[in-house]
Amino acid sequence: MTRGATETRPSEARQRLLSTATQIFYADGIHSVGVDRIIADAKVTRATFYRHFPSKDDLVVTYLQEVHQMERAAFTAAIAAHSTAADSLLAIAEAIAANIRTAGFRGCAFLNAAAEFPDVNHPVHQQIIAHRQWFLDTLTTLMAQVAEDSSDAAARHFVMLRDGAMAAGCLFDPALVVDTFLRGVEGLVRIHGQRESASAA
Amino acid sequence: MTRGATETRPSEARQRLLSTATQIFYADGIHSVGVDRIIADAKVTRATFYRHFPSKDDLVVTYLQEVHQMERAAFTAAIAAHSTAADSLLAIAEAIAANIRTAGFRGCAFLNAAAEFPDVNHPVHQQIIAHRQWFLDTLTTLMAQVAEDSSDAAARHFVMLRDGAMAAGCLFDPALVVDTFLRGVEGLVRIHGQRESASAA
DNA sequence: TAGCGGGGAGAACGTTCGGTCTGAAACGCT
DNA sequence: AGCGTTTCAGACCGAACGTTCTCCCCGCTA
Repeated sequence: MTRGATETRPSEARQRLLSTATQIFYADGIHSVGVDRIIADAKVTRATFYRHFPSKDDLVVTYLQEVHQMERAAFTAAIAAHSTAADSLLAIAEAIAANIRTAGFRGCAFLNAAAEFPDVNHPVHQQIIAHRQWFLDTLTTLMAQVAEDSSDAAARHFVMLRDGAMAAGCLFDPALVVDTFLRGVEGLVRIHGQRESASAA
Repeated sequence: MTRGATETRPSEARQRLLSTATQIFYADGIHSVGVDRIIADAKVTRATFYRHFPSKDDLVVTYLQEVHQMERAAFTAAIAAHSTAADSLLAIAEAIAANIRTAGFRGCAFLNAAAEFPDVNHPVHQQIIAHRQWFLDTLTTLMAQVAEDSSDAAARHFVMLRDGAMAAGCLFDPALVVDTFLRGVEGLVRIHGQRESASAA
């Protein structure tokens, strides 16, 4: 126990707090869980919590940033593992599908948060908008390599399928949702790829 | 003021309470608005509220039933106004699009509620499931008249596009969301219609 | 060894939550 | 007139909310 010296700097308690909050907020929602439960599960006292986070809202923002980083990492890895943009898009779709199939899947953390924070000026809402913009931009860039002329519409179509799949994934049979989603994405990539090769010919 | 005689029977206060709750819950979420605000906006006292609704949860369930009835009425009208199933499907899509374009659009009341009530056994959650099942069944019936062999998959695809459009409608430019949605539905109906006529030939 | 300071512990703050209770006006009905 | 229901008005409850407070321990440097 006396080894801890340099690794204490990012604060072990803070990390415990954040990972606990991430689990609970995602599983049970945000407004319906209080600070009490989070600090109890993280085995931390109130004062410690408020030393690391100015308010509960700040914790929520940090929670969404955490999820954003994880998704970003997963998608970057999926893109890096494939040589063509079409393969990358299908890999991203497969990553989303795998997420939906996960036990304890509770939908998109950002869409769920948006339902609880309608105020557009609220920091949490802006975090959601920023995440979605990043996601759309990433897809648009990839789509541009598959179908240059219709990349915007194709990327929006992809996002729409994803949003629907993420929303329904915990309200319907996940297997059927994933099936519908993957078929939709495959059709999307195929059609736009065909259109591109046709216009290039 | 002495004209009121027979229309008081379904309780004017109760109706005022319900319509107020419908507006507020949809606009601002459920957990973040208290009973105090609803009774204040409805100009009703606490005792009156608890005379008509055993608890806040009951009001939430009734709120969702109210929205369900409105959607049901709108879709039934859209279906009745067209002779072919394909036209009915497009009319339903247009009704959804019109909803998204509405000022003050805040997404799907049921998807938003699902984000706040993750517990599957909760009456509110079951109300959501029931509504979605009705919606899917309605679409499946219509799709069966367009593409008999693939009606299930086509209906699920339609629902997925709708869910995505409803979720994104208040997070992106509604015009672009509606555009993407309608293109998707048109493609869906066209493709399944073609497949049907091809297999029939 | 003395002293400093950040992090942890836990009591306590005032407010708001959902929900109950009393008591008295205002109404429709027979 | 008399009855029953509905509504109003508001005090009240215990619990939970987000937040702040003081105290103390522990590892650091001088």
